[in-house]
Amino acid sequence: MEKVTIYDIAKKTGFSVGTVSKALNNYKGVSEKARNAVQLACAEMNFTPNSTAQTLATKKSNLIGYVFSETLGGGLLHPHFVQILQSFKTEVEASGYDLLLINSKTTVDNGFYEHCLHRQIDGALIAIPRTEAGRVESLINSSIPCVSIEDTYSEAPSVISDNKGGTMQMLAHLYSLGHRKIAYIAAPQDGVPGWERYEAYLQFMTERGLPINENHIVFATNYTRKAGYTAAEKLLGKCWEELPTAVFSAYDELSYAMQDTLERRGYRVPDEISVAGFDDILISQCATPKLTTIAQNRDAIGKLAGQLLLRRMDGDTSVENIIHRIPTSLVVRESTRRILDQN
Amino acid sequence: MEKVTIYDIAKKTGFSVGTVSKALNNYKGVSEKARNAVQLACAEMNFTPNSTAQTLATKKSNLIGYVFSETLGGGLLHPHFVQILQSFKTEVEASGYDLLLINSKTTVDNGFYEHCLHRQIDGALIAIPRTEAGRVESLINSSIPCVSIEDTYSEAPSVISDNKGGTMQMLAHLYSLGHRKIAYIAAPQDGVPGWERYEAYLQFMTERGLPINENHIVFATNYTRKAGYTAAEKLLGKCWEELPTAVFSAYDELSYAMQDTLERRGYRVPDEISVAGFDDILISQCATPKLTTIAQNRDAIGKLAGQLLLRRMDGDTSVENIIHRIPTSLVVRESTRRILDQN
DNA sequence: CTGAAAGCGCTAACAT
DNA sequence: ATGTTAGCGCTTTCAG
Repeated sequence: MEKVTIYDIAKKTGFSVGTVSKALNNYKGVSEKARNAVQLACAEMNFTPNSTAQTLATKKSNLIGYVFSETLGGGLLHPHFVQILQSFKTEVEASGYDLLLINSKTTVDNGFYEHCLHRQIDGALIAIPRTEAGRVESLINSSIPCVSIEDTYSEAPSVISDNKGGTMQMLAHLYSLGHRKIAYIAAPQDGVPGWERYEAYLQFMTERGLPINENHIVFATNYTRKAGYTAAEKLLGKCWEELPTAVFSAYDELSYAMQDTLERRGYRVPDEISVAGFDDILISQCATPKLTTIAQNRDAIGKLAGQLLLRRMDGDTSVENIIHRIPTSLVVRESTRRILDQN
Repeated sequence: MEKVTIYDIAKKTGFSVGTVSKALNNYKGVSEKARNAVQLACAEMNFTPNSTAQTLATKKSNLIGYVFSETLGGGLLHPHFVQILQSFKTEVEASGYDLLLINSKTTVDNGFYEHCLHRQIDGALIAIPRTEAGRVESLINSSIPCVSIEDTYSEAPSVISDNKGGTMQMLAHLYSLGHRKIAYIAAPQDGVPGWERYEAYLQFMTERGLPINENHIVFATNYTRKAGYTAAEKLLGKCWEELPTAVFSAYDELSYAMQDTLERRGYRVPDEISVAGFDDILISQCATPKLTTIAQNRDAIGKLAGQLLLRRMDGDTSVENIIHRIPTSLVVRESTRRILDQN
């Protein structure tokens, strides 16, 4: 009973494979009698259709590829993407799709597009940073439906947090607490999140007529805590003459490092200096004091990405290659507070 | 240039599809001339073999299923499994396998085995807790090679941390610091990790001649922080007459909640009471004070699981259905300290 | 060394 | 309503 095919159940029921196939796929021209006989036989023989054969015959695999990069510590290990993926998965598997992990790190000679073609996937969720845009170019320009979440591409719809809005939310929060000297630890300027957040900072400061102090801006080399410590040291080395009253970072890990560095140097957070982050990753709730940050709605991102991809795969041509912005939300915890004395 | 098959390159080169196939698969009986012609044509026409057709013909999909459950907040969202999966993936993709996510939460009528059969996977990595053992029974008993990581099954090799050893490591550490009244917050007794850690605690206490105090033992209902707070309250409610000098939990989240609860009640950790955890998840480094815990070697687990599965899929019959224990390591941070005054 | 042809399991015309 | 048959793209005997 290892491999039972529709031929087996055709033989058992006395009907032809064609009829069996039709019955199995709920086609119209099949008698009640045949349908029942087929169902019974399938149950008895424990028949499971072979998706490989189905795919070969129909050119539909019911497979969605999750195309991602493992550089930047991204990929599966980054909770941000995993959470989006989870939500995406829930959305698409309700329509019968399975998820295939595709990151041809090893298959050097073959790119993402070839890999996708090879596996006959019906669509792809792409999480590739701009720095590796070249790797997904052929895929995005192919006829395989795609949706992007990590970065934005003009050839596919993308779903991404409202980085600008989120940055503005936090800055408005700090401003309302009386902060005017707001330092900024920027994320690396190698992709949309880093760019947009930094630009929003500059815009906010300009709009409110606050001076943009070069000594209050520093760039982290990546999104790790280690880079955060380096950036924190650098910032403190630059701004000791005129300390900011608040430090806002483009990513929670950077804020965490900043917070820790400040405490070690004897500054009290938030009494002497406020610290704010972006992302609301798990550690922000565990930090001491708990970090005020901007939360991304990852479930919404995954869900919308799933819906868009499903529509594309269904041939819905009304899905445009535009950027969908998912609103963020301000999470006020303990690392920010009203400024006490202004000098 | 959308779909190029070996027929196309056969036509272009003038050779037959058989020869083309042989050349592509590096078979013996193919002339240098034919081989070169085929390679050239493939490159020019951007040929990518169709894995679906290959699978149908060879019955080998080069697909490995990651079979997991989404209950218990497990699945992709649990960093523990994701890290193991990452390591596993690195191991198997070096051999040309792709990973397919399989968790038939939605496909209620079809179980894991049917799902795997449907997709023709070559092997499966199973992360299913004992509480759902029935769902993987048919899969594990089938001819599909399997390796288990979340729980142990007698029908497949499993790779799992040395829970007993780890528990003993921590208890020995606490003992060496002078602790004798060691309370224990057990994980739910619904699976191997929970069982083994709890049993090891009992064994250690017995071996060292320490009394097993019912008021110093409490069971968490699950692995979440919330359950941890409940357990912490329960423990403090039971043991106020005779406080333990140390509290050891079967999981870091539980320890985190314990630590937080103690601080809120005015106890200083570790000065008045030591707290220890198990797992070394991310938050343990962020807790205040940083948590002393037992680290699991997830990379080693994933790697070994991958190696075992590869061997099984290669038909290596020397791979036994045994439990492979991966050593843990004691990570001493700031939440445990030598006991000061013994009464 | 190369070509022809059968077959993998299923679907989808096309007949009947 | 049911049966027949030709593919889907590739591998693999088996001849030549």
